[in-house]
Amino acid sequence: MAITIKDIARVAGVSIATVSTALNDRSGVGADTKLRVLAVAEKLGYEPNILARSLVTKKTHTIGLIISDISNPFFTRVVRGIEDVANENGFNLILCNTDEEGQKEKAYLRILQGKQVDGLIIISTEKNSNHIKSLVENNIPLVLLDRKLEGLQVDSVVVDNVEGSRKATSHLIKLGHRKIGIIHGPETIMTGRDRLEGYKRALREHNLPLESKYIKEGNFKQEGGYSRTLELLELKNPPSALFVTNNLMTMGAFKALKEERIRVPEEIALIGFDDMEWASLASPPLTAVSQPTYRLGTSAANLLLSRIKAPAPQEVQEVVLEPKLVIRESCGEKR
Amino acid sequence: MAITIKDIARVAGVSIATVSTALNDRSGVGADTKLRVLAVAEKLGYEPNILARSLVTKKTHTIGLIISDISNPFFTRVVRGIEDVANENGFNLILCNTDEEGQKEKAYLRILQGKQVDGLIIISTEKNSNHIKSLVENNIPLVLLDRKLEGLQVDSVVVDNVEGSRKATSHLIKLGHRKIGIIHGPETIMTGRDRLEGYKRALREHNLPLESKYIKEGNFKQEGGYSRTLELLELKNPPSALFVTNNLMTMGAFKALKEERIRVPEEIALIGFDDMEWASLASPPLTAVSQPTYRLGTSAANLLLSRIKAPAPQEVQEVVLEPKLVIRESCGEKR
DNA sequence: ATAATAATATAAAACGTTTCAGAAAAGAGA
DNA sequence: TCTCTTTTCTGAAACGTTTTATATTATTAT
Repeated sequence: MAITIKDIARVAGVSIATVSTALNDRSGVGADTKLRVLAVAEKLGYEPNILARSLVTKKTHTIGLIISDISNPFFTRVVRGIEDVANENGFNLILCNTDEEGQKEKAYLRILQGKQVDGLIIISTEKNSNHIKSLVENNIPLVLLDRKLEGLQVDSVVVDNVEGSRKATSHLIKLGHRKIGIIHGPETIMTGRDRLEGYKRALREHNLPLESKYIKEGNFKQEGGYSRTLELLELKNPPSALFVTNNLMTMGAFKALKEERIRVPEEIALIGFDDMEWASLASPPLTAVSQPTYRLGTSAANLLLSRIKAPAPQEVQEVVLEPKLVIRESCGEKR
Repeated sequence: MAITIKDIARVAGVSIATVSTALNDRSGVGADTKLRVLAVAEKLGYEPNILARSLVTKKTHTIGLIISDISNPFFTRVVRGIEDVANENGFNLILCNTDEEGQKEKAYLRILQGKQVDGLIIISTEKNSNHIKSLVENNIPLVLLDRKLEGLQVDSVVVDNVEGSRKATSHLIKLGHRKIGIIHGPETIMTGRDRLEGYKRALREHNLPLESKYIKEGNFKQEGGYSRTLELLELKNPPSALFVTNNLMTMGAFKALKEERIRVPEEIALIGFDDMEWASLASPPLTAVSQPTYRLGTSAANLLLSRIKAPAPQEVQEVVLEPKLVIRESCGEKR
C-alpha cells in the first residue's frame, strides 16, 4: 500500500485537510505544523496520487498526441518539439500512432477523452471532420497540426505547402526543365492536395502545360515513391526532373534511381519535400524543401497550452510556417 | 459538464450500481433494464471517466516510457514497437525524453509514479541503479530496455552488444585490416562499454595488439563522430578501417569522411553499429551491425505486460537479442 | 399455499485527493 | 476582562467510478 495523505495526517496528528494545504503550500496553516507535516511526509516517503488529484481538480496535465507514425522522421521531430514544451510546462504526452487509419484515430480519441487529457494535438488522417466536431463542442482544447480539416474552424499550425511546392517546382523550371514529373500524395490528405496544387501553380505561372502522364499519385510511403518513379522512368519520353512530395517517397525514388543507375542530376534532377538528416550526406546531396519540423511541434504545443490556460475562449488561431528551399546538388547547377 | 453514470441512473430510473454493472456487462442485471440503461447511455452520449475508474480499480492501462531522445531513429523504431503491442493490449504510452540527463530521468520517474502508470519501460541514462531500486521495492512492474543497470536484478531486454561489436571488428580483420580505429560511446552507458569490449575481444582473438591511439571516446552524438573521425584522420599513421559504435556518430563520421574527400572503402573502410534506413542508399552503401530495433520494443512491451498481468511475481527474465552484420560496400571486398 | 432458492436491484463504502464552510484558538484593542 | 478580528485547523462533501453486502422481488419446489 502506498502512503497517502491520511497516513501523514494520522502520524502528524492533524486532519487531512491541513496535510493537503501544507503539502501544496497554500496559506492557512501554521508555520510549525506545516514543517511537521512536511517532515512526516518526507519520512514516510509520500508521493501524491495524481489520479486522485486530477479527479477533483479536473486537470490531468496530460496532453494527447495523435499522429500517423512516429517512425516517420518528420513526425519524430515534430513530436520532440511538442514534448519539449510540454515538459517545460509540466505536461506529459500520450503518444498514439494511427497509421493513417481512421478507425484507429477515432478509437484513440475516445480513450484520450476518457483519460481526461487536458488537450489534444492531432495530425488527422481523416478528410472530414465529424469526429473532431464533438470534441470542439465539448470544449476540449485542441490544435490541428500539419493538416487542417475541411469545414472546421479550429486552432491549427501548418506549413505553407502550396508555396513550398511552388518554390520547388519553380526552381526546376528556372533550371530549364520542362518535363517535370511529380509524385504527389493522396488527395484525401491536405498536404497531398496542397503540394500538388503548388506544382500546378508553378507550371501555370510559367505558362507551361500540365501533362498528366508526368503526374503520379503515391501513398506517402517509401514503396510508393519507388514504384511511381519506376513508372515515370518507363515513359517513352521520361521527365528530366522529378519532384517527390514527401520524405519517405523521396527515399523510394532515390532507391529506384540508384538501382536503375540513372545519374542524378545529369540524367534526371531530383528534388524532395521535407529535408532529412541524411540529405546532405547522400550522393548527390539532395535538394529539398525544408520544413520547420521542430518548430511546428513547439508552436502547436504552445498554442495548445495557451488555450488550455486561457480562462475564456479566444479567437481561432491559424499559424502558418514557411518552408524553405535548401539547394544542394541533386538538381545540378543553373544552366 | 460531461455525462456521468449518475445522469444515466436518474434518467433510466435505476441506481448507479446497476448502471455500472450494465455498462460493464457483468451479470446481475435483468436483460430489459440492461437494454434500457444501454439505450440511455447511448442517447446521452455517455463516455466513462477512466480516471475515476482507475482510482478504484488501481489500473490505469498506461505505461510510462523513458528514453533519451525520440529523435534518434534507433529509439524511434523501438518506441513504435512498444506502442504497437501496448495498443493491441489496450494500453497507452506516456513518452518521456531524458536527453541522457539523470535529473530529467528521476523527475519523470516521480511523475509517472504519481500518475499511477501500470508499468515502466526504461532506457536508463544512469550508471547506478539507486533511483530504480525504490521502484522495484514498490513492486512497480518495470523492464529495462537496451541498457542494464549495475547491481539490479530486474527484467530486461537488450542486444548482445559485445557480440555485435566483435563481429564487426572481426569482419574488418578478416578483410585484412590491422589498423582499426574505433569511436566508442561513453563508458557510463552499458552499450558504450560493451561495444568497446567486443572490439577488444576481436583483436585479442586474432592476436592483434590494442593500440590506444586508435581508440577514441565519442558522445554517441553526430558531432562526436564527426570530430573523433577528424582526429583519427590526422594521425601520422591513420587507421585503414573505422568502426563507429552508434548510428548518430556514424553519420558524423560519414560527413567528416565526405568533407575530407576520403574515399570509402578505398582509403578507409567504414562500419557502423545500428543499421539505418538510408544506409543502403548511401554512397557507398554502408556496412553495419543491424539491431532488431522494432523487436526490441515489442519484446520489452510483451515482457512488461506479462509482468503486469501476472498475479504473483515471477522469476526475473533477461532477454538478449542477437544483432547481425549487414555487409554492403563500405568495407570493400574481401582481399 | 409455503418455504426455499435464485435473480435482480440498491445503499453505502471505498479509492486519494481538494476545497469550502465553519469551529476553535489565538491575538489585538478597549 | 471582554469583545472583535484574525489565524489556524477540521469535518464533510465532492470528483466519478467500482464493489460488497444487503434488501427486495420473482421463481421454483414441495
